[in-house]
Order: sequence, then C-alpha cells, then structure tokens
Amino acid sequence: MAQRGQSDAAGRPPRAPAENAAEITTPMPAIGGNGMPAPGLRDRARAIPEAAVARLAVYLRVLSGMREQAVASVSSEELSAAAGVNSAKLRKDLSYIGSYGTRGVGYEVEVLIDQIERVLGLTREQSVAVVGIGNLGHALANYGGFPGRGFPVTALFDVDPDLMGVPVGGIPVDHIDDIPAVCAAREVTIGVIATPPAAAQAVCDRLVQAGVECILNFAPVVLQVPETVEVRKVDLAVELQILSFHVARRADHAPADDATPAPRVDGVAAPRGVVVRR
Amino acid sequence: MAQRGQSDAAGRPPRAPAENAAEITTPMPAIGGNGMPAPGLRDRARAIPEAAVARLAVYLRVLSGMREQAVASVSSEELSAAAGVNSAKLRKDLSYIGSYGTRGVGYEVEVLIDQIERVLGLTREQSVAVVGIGNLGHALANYGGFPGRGFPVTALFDVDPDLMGVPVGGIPVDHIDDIPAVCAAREVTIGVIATPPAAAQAVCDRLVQAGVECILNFAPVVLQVPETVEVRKVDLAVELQILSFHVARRADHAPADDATPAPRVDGVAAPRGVVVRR
DNA sequence: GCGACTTTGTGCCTACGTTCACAAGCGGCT
DNA sequence: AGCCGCTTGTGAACGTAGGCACAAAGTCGC
Ligand SMILES: NC(=O)c1ccc[n+]([C@@H]2O[C@H](COP(=O)([O-])OP(=O)(O)OC[C@H]3O[C@@H](n4cnc5c(N)ncnc54)[C@H](O)[C@@H]3O)[C@@H](O)[C@H]2O)c1
Ligand SMILES: NC(=O)c1ccc[n+]([C@@H]2O[C@H](COP(=O)([O-])OP(=O)(O)OC[C@H]3O[C@@H](n4cnc5c(N)ncnc54)[C@H](O)[C@@H]3O)[C@@H](O)[C@H]2O)c1
Repeated sequence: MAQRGQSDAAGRPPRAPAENAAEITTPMPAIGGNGMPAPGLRDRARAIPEAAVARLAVYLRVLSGMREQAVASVSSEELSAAAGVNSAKLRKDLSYIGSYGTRGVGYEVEVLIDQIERVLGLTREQSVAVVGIGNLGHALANYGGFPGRGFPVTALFDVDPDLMGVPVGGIPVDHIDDIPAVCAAREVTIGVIATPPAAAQAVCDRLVQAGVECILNFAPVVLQVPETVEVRKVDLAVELQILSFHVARRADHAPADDATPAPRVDGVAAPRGVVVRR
Repeated sequence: MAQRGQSDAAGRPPRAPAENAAEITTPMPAIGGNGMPAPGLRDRARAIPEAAVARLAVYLRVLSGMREQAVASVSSEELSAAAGVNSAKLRKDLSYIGSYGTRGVGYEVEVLIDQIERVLGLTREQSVAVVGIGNLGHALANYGGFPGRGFPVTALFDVDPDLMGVPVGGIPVDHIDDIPAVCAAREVTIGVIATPPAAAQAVCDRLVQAGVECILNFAPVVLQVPETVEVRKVDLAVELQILSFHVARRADHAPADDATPAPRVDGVAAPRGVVVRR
C-alpha cells in the first residue's frame, strides 16, 4: 500500500497535542476574601471563558496606560472603545472577576488593575526562560516589555558553544543541559521556545522535565506535552496566511465594485466603529 | 469629577478597532447578495469559519512536511493527530474547501496542499513589508521561513537615519516617507508593524494610505483602521499573561491534592493518542 | 431629601464552533 | 462479481461565546 503519513518518524510516545484553543476554563474566582456581593448565585464553578482571559490581558494593558495618564475612572463604554471590543462584552468579562464597578459612574482604574492582575496571577512574578538565542531569541531577551509587565527573563539557553556565557540583555546564556538546575534555581515558570523547529520537541521535553508547566512556542511545530502542561503557540506564518486568505476572499468577492484601492486618507473612514460617541 | 479615560489623547478620528477575534467569517457567497435578508433559509453559505482558516494553515504546514518525506496519502486520523486536533474537526475543516478525499483511503497529500493553498490565496505570492527594524524587525527580516512559505519580505522601513540603505536580510531599509512609493512598486500586500507602540498607529495609517489592506501588528496597542483593512495582532505579553493565568489557576485549584508537580519524565503521560474519549 | 439620570451587571436569545455518530462510497479480497 | 471493512463527509446535538436590552443600583442636581 502507499505509505501513509506518520506524524513523527521516531516512535514518540503519544502525548496530548497542544493547541492554543485549550481549555482555559476556570473554576470560581472565589478567593472569597472580599464582601462577596453574592447576587444569589451559588459559588459553583465560576469559570472564566477562554476568550475572556485573553481580553482581560488587553484591558489590563489599556488600563495601565490610563493610570499613567492619571486617569482615575472609566466607564465600560470608554474602556471598551479603547480596547476595541463591545461594551457589553467588556462588562461581562469584568463580571467574571467580580463586581468592582459603581453604577452610574464606572470603574476605578486602580481597582480594576488590581483585580485583573490578581485573576491573571500577576501578583506573583513569573520567571521566564528563553531557549534558542538566535534571531528571535535575541529580540526576546532584549525586549524590555516583559520585565515591565511582571515577566522577568531570568534564564537563556542554547547549544551553540560560541554563545555560552555571553550575556544577552544582561543575562548570560547557559547550555540546555543546565536547564534543570538553572530553571529550578531561578524558579522559572514559563519557558519560551525559539529554536529551529527540529529541536523544539526535544527542548520542550527538557523544559517539562525541569518542571516548567507553561510553554510559549515560536517554532512551527505541534508540541506534544503531558496534559499538565499548558502550551501556547505563536505561529507567524499562520498569521500571514490568515491575512492572505482575506486578501484572496476580498479579491474574488468584490471584483467589480470598489476598485478604488485608495482608502480614506488618514482614516476618517468607518465612522461607526465601536461607539466612541462623545 | 475625576477625569475619565480617554483612549487617545489626540482627537483621533474614530475608526473601527481591530482585534484578532475579528470576523474572519467569510461573508456568504452572495455575489448578488442584495436580494434580501433571506428570511429563514440560510443560503448555502460558502463561508469558512473563523477558526477553520487558522487550522487550515496548520494542516498545510504538516502536509508540507509529509510531502517532503514522500508521503503520498494520509487519513484524517493521521493528519489530525499530527496537527493536534480532533479528526472530526479536521474532516469538517477540509469539507469547507471541497471534497478531495477518497472514502476508505484518505487524502492525497499533494491534492490537499494544492487546495488549501488555493483557498488561502497562496497561489499568488504576498509581498511583505516590515516597518520598524529594531530587535524584532531584524529577526523578522532575517527569517527564512516567510519567503519559503510564499511571503517574500520585499521592503523594510524605519526612521532611524543610521539604518537608511543598510541591508537587512538582503533588503535595504527605506525611510517611512517612502512607504507609498516603495509599497506600490513592490506590490506589498501585507504590512508588519514592529515599531514602538507610540509609533504604531501613525505607521499603520501610512501603510493604509499606501493601500496595504492587511496588517500584522506586534506593537501592544489597539490599532484603529478602516473596516476594509484586516489587522491581526501578536501580543506576546498577552500570551504570557494567559499562561500566567493558568499557573495561578492550577496553584489555587489543586493545592492539596495532586501536589505532585513532577510531570512524567519524557512524556509518557496522556497515553491516549489523539482523540481518545471525549 | 428626592427624583432624574447614568451606568453597571446579567438574563435571555442568537450565532458560532465542536463533537458525535453514522450512512454513503470506495478499494480490495475472495 | 459481490461482499466487507475502512474512511470520508455531514446532519444533528451539544456547548460556548457574543450581544441586546433592561432592571438594579448608585450618583448628582436641585
Ligand atoms: N526569526 C523570526 O522572525 C521568526 C519568525 C517566525 C518563527 N520563527 C521561529 O522561531 C524559531 C527561531 O527562529 P530564529 O530565526 O531565531 O532562528 P535562528 O536560527 O536564528 O536561531 C535558532 C537558535 O537556536 C539554537 N539552537 C539550535 N538547536 C538548539 C537546541 N537543540 N537547543 C537549544 N538551542 C538550539 C541555535 O544555536 C540558534 O541560536 C524557529 O523555529 C523559527 O521557525 C522565527
Ligand atoms: N523585541 C521583542 O521581542 C518584542 C516582543 C513583544 C513585542 N514587541 C513589540 O514590537 C515592537 C518592536 O520591538 P523592538 O524590540 O524591535 O523595538 P526596538 O526599539 O528594538 O525597535 C524599534 C524600531 O522602530 C523604529 N522606529 C521608531 N519609530 C518609528 C517610526 N515612527 N516609524 C518607523 N520606525 C520607527 C526604531 O528606529 C527602531 O529601529 C514594540 O512595539 C514592542 O513592544 C517586541
């Protein structure tokens, strides 16, 4: 018979493949400390939906920007516009983490930031290790945006002998054989894989062995991990292909009409965006 | 009263904000669509669902790998395992683009590749421009994975005088003032923004003015664009925060029980292959 | 102190996406 | 030639997410 596809030539033990779509479902937020307005719902499984978590992170970023500008409070309308979402959706997202708004007024920026940080687990710093200090790894190691948001990059790994000990972004590169020791010592909780695709699975295995339970993968491969490990992937080629899909759709969807490729100069188009009245 | 949040200090004209969650949903085939809201009967919507498009890109990558290994055909079971999805989902995804399988046999790798490429619009090369040749921009410009997948990077832009004319990844950097001319000449269809956040919106506006209708944004800001423009964003901080959320959940969810953080060495966990129960 | 106004929080409904399960279709074997 | 087993393609069930619309709840003005 014709030979069939085989996902992996080596007889790798089957483990749960990981896609970003994994269940983020969360049980109750119930740290039960505060007053617990208790609208009458039982405290049973108050799960935060998948998509809501991602948006909370965006709200947090927007709110941080507002705080820097000394903004004290926002309405759901304003915040949603700034975050690019529907205001009802925003309110619902916020309701998942509790009731921290004041009717007729809005939300206090400071309070919202604290609460979102609490839910996202940002009260504790998450130490990050980057593996594969090539083009991308260098950029990541040098990026100041991570430490600034509670994700200090504390360890770098590679196999290239020339890189050993060389500091990148202030941190010396270690050999991947040291992953267990270094990750343990620096309490790494998140591993970032920026190696060539062929090495990604092996690196992933090492990180998992070292106790890292969260992995951000830039290599275009589907990693196999135990189900206790959370993997998110960033695949730029896929992003580009999705954009390409839209180009194609648009091309054969409206071929005749709208031949004017010139979009409104400097925006001004799409006035009915998300609300933004006022 | 306390001042309220204001998404943008400048009186930027409101445009449609863009999130990745945006509608990828392909509008119905409705070429002559203006018939009426088609009450009740759903037209044979040839729409490919949001999520399916992203997965098709993944399937394509896996299939390419198989082709390289001279694999001639695959079953949905095999392909889905390699792509990390449920086999039923895979079949449904493939069904959106047509019926190219053979019952009792599977799919021909070659045929599937051609068809997915067709649907994703990869038959035509999509020229990419990168703006902001800093840490990240360099990595992107040097990355060989894009040209290899039909996305040649043909233009680079920055404002730094020291970078002008300097070739990165074989392409000389141009000034952003040249965006219109260069993008037109090189038929750029996709713009990648890798500038500091503060410059992102202005750069985006320029790209849009130049006729670029697809944008991949790495800056942590919500871009406002006309609705004719498709924006996808890659926000690494958000990815890390989502992972952090999982750490937090796990921590206060199973504190007593299952405290064994030791993951199975080298995998071996999750014995059930893909699919399995549920 | 009270009413009018503003904005939250959420019930409900719709749309979308995922999964199941199985009939239909095809190749190979006898 | 006909049957058998395998795999596709998809209808239907189920679950999740999105969005409207409104009652509840608080503030502000008078
Ligand atoms: N550069 C980009 O812009 C970009 C874009 C999208 C995806 N990616 C993906 O990110 C990954 C890294 O890309 P890059 O451009 O930085 O590649 P690169 O070749 O520049 O760097 C790879 C690094 O990994 C190291 N390495 C190789 N094998 C290793 C191993 N077994 N363990 C640890 N380190 C190892 C190499 O020494 C090198 O330093 C690749 O999988 C690539 O497909 C990169
Ligand atoms: N480096 C990373 O790993 C990383 C990770 C996540 C997000 N990001 C985001 O990606 C973006 C770029 O990050 P980076 O680390 O490469 O920054 P960087 O500072 O290294 O590079 C920014 C580049 O943009 C150029 N630039 C500044 N203003 C510009 C303008 N108006 N038009 C064109 N170019 C302009 C600068 O000259 C510089 O070359 C930032 O928004 C950052 O938040 C980067």
